[in-house]
Amino acid sequence: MGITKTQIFNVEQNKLAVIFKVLSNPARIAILQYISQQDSCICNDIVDEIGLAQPTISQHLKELKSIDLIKGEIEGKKVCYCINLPKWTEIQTLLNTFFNTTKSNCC
Amino acid sequence: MGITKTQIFNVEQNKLAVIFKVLSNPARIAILQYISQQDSCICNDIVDEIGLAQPTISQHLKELKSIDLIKGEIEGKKVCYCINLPKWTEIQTLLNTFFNTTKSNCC
DNA sequence: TTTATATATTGCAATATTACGATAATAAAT
DNA sequence: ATTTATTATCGTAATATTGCAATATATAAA
Repeated sequence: MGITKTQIFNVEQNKLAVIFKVLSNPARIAILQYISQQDSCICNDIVDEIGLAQPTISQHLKELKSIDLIKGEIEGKKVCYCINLPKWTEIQTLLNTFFNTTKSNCC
Repeated sequence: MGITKTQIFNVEQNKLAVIFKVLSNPARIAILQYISQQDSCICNDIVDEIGLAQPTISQHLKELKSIDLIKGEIEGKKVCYCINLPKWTEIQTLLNTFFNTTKSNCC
């Protein structure tokens, strides 16, 4: 099939899965790490740094934006991408809650 | 293509991506949560609980085992699956390190 | 030894993901 | 207005993932 049966799982389970999926690609991990190191990040810089084609980077940025992990501010003809810190922290907390509650019930 | 260019990323980036990928499916999240709630977990119980076919559950368990998130002890003709607590904690720490170091450099 | 039960593996169809070339869209500079 | 630079979108090919039926394997019970 290839299709996940999201309807048989609850909202929390699906939400966690979506977050993990966005983070499940080394290019996106590398993009996040690179963005966090720069004062102002421009997509084309990311293309040079990562070593993937510009459309590919653009697509990965879109996926990171889909869960608000990053935000992009338009500066003239460039776009400055930044980590969305409140969301970043929120997601970190969400994942920690998942890890803590799951292990606390463990046999 | 469909193939991730792992060779252009470093070991840490690929390792994080693999962990996130294993966790990026609601069925596997649900399995982990269910396993953690039971004293002794058997695959067939999981099949009843989750609502996916037995081969599908077996495949998901295999993926969870691939990064040692769970361990399965054979008890007669049944298998008792448990969260692998040391690995669980190790991965939680790894993810927190990623979240903390990434956000600390943020603009 | 046969039968029943529990789990794993194989093979396959449907869908998703990754990556990129071509092209479009947008805005600054000339 | 045209050119240049930057990013986004579209279309497509290659590969990966999800899920299940059929089957295999393994162990306990009869």
